[in-house]
Amino acid sequence: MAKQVLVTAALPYANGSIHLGHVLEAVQTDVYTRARKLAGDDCVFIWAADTHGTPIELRARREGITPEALIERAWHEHRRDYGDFDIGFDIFHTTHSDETRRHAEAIFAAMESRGDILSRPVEQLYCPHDQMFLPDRFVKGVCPNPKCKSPDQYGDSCEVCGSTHAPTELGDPHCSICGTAPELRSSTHLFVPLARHEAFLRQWLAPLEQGGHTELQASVRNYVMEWVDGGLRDWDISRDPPYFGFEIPGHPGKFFYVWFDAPVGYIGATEKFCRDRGLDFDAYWRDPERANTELVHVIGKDIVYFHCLFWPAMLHAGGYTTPSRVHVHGWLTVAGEKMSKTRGTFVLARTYLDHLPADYLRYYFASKLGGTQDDLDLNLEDFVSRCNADLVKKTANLASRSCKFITSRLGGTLGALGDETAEIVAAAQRRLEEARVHYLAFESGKALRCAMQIAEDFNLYLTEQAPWKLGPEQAERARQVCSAGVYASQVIAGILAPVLPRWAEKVERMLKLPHRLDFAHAGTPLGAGHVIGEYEILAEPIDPAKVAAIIEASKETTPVTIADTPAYEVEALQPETTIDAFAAIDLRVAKVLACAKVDGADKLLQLTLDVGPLGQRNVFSGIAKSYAPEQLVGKHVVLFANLKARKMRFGLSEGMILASGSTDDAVTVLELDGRSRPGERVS
RNA sequence: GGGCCCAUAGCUCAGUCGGUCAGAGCGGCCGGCUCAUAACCGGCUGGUCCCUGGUUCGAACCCAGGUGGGCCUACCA
Repeated sequence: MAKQVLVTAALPYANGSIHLGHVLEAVQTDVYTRARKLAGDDCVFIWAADTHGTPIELRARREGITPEALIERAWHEHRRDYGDFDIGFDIFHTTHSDETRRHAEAIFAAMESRGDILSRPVEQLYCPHDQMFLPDRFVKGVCPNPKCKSPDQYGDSCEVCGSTHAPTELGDPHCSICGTAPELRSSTHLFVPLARHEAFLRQWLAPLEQGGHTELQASVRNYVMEWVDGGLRDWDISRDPPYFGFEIPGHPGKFFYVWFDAPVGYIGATEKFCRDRGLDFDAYWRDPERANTELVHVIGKDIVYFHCLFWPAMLHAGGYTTPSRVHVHGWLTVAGEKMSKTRGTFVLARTYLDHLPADYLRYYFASKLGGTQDDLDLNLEDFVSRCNADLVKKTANLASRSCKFITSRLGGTLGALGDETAEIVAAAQRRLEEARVHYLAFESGKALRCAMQIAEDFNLYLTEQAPWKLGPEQAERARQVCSAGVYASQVIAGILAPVLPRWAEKVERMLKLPHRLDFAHAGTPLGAGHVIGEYEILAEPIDPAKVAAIIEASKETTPVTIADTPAYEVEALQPETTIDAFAAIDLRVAKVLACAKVDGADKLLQLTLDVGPLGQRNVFSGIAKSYAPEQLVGKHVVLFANLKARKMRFGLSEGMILASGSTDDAVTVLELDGRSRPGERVS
């Protein structure tokens, strides 16, 4: 008996909107699931929102709403956006559910009863004002690297010099929420000694050919084995309040770390799904030998660690079904780079949908997805040309020319396929089968190439046979030729179906197919005498202006980073004035040639500035509390150049550089980028 | 600092076991066609297979070292 298949995608975090990177994973999972369904498998796509943890807690606090209200809002938004991308999940549940709580507790209880839970104190920074322990990312301070000393760096690593450190090493640490200096406090935490599961994990991770039971990409297996071979460390699974999550039974005041209960959301969502549909939950998740069930997780490369070590160990300990396959994909880049809000390449799912139909992006992603965890680039020109070439010029047009010829000139009735088509028909059927195999290996790019090859064969056939040149006496021959084009469009739609379900539905409708376009039926020709319906537009060319509009809209919408009400005060605005007042002030680009501390002065830096054709200037600036001298060397700054020179105790200051900041230790110097030229006027 | 992964034509990517492996699609140029959504067909164009060295009769492929990029990590993995 065929196994029932349960597929999941990573659970989107309920703290913010989904972007095209989320869509990439959703599309990959959806295409795989649809392909399996169309291949006749009993397959479900189980999904949920990931709702716990400090970021949710803090965001809710900042917005002045409850975490429950926040995740409720995100749940609706996510379900709608994914739905509009035609993601065919069978359920979209939430980890903040009774089902998930019960299963998380059951796994914890099973681990605890086996002695798999240790407890010991942990020293951590605590904010007395916010009354909470601070995760690394919520502590900011001066980079402890003596060569760097950059201010305002996170507790785990420095974005300026790239070094990493513990939050306790930061100079002048402060809570990133309220600014208070944190103190070191001790708290008891619960740990899972992962090393006790090493034997199981080694077996679980073994390649199929070595008696393993799990399909993993070789690169992923290598990566995970590094951790196993390097010695598995204890995993801290508890957090202190305030923490939005589940309190740990028997450990009052301790909450499950979000990564403990998040994947349990897969189980909780399945239970809800089974109850709603009257299905047997145990058949899915209480099948440790995987006699009935195939469990497939699709994830991004950043969370391999959780899904290939902690998760199988948890499931094993709790007596649940363990994953049959973990498929890992890379990141989405846009225009060759990480998504960037300032470049407008941080595109929200909704922003895309405001301008273009989901199908194009689904096709583009699917056409570039393979079995590797390489990053995938959304190249905007390539996106337009690929969709237009493949979907419109090649494929939709083949259907259009074939169908319209038959409906407009030949009464809509198909003929038998000619003997001379035997070869390309057989090739089409072979490619349909190849595509099915590719889809089931997560190779949708190769699967779609099969469809394009069919289109190429039959477009050529039509051109060679030139039915439009045949006279009325050869109408039956023309009917035969065009029927081949109709047949090709049917098979192609069968291959496209997992990626473009709406396309497949249109073809089913307009060809009046007796069966669904699944892999079993898509290759069967309609017989002579079958009457087809009117052609429906399958795809229209993408207007590149729409793509530009998406980028433009992404530039506009994202900088609206939910403006927090500022907690500081600024000077009142000066009285209104005219441009003339500004013209009197001559601002110039200046490059910092040298910069040094001034002996005998706490606040002063002495800068030597290159003002291009205007020569060099010596300027004293009261920014020493905010800048190390070497931070400024080479930078292009703005110089108030016609300011009367001023004698100071340490020498003559020939101008003033522009900076913001009301206190000496919080000054930001205006910097221009390298395109500016020293000496040029700033206006 | 350590680990895993990636680098092939202007663009996006295939290249299995070392031996027709210098490929496809798109783009560009030239020509043909007109049923079809200015779509379709043919021909041509195009590469230091990231670099250096090694193994081999033979390397895009195996090994070593670089360079550039992605991800993870450095006592809450």
